[in-house]
Amino acid sequence: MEDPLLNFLVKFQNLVAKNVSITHLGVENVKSICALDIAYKGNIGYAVAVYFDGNKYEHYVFAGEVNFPYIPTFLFMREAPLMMKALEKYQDQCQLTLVDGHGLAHPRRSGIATVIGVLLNIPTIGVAKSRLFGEEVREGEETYIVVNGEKVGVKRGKYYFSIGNKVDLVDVITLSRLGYPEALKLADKISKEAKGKR
DNA sequence: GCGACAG
DNA sequence: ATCTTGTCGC
Repeated sequence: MEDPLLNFLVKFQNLVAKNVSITHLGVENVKSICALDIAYKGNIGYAVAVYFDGNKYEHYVFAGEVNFPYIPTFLFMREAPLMMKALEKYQDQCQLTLVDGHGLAHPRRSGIATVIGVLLNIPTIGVAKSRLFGEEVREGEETYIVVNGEKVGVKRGKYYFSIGNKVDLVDVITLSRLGYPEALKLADKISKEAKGKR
């Protein structure tokens, strides 16, 4: 890591990881959730925050320029800024926020879901479509994602669910059993529509 | 050196 | 993530 900026970002991630709070939220009793995703059209990113109160879905789009490149393990630099702006709309209304990407299933326990959760001090869970880091350990019916001997999430079907912040493994497992979150599907769909019509 | 590598 | 038609498979 001789690049000064990446060297700096690694220190930032280590600090974020040190401030993660792993506590039980009780996903089964959560009444409102938010979901974050983003789509691009050239260097313009369209971040979407979907809000679901258990009855109706709402959403908010925040578009802006994105110039930081995609570098594995540093995804948050490219997507977190716009996602956090989109989330401002519902931030104090949702009890749990789902982020497209990993949480603690990251080399430095600092995936985008964890970064957003720690910076905003809110409960988050990361839901990714493919693997980044951690070994997959099967124990009966569950396939855990293990990082440095610590179970940080589970793999369910083709998806990876991991602790972001202010939730615990039980919460992550409970959420994963409900299948891929509808709110995330909506966020993905809406972000693609947003960049489409331009 | 080689392979892996969220979106 | 994005570029993109048809096509193989559950």
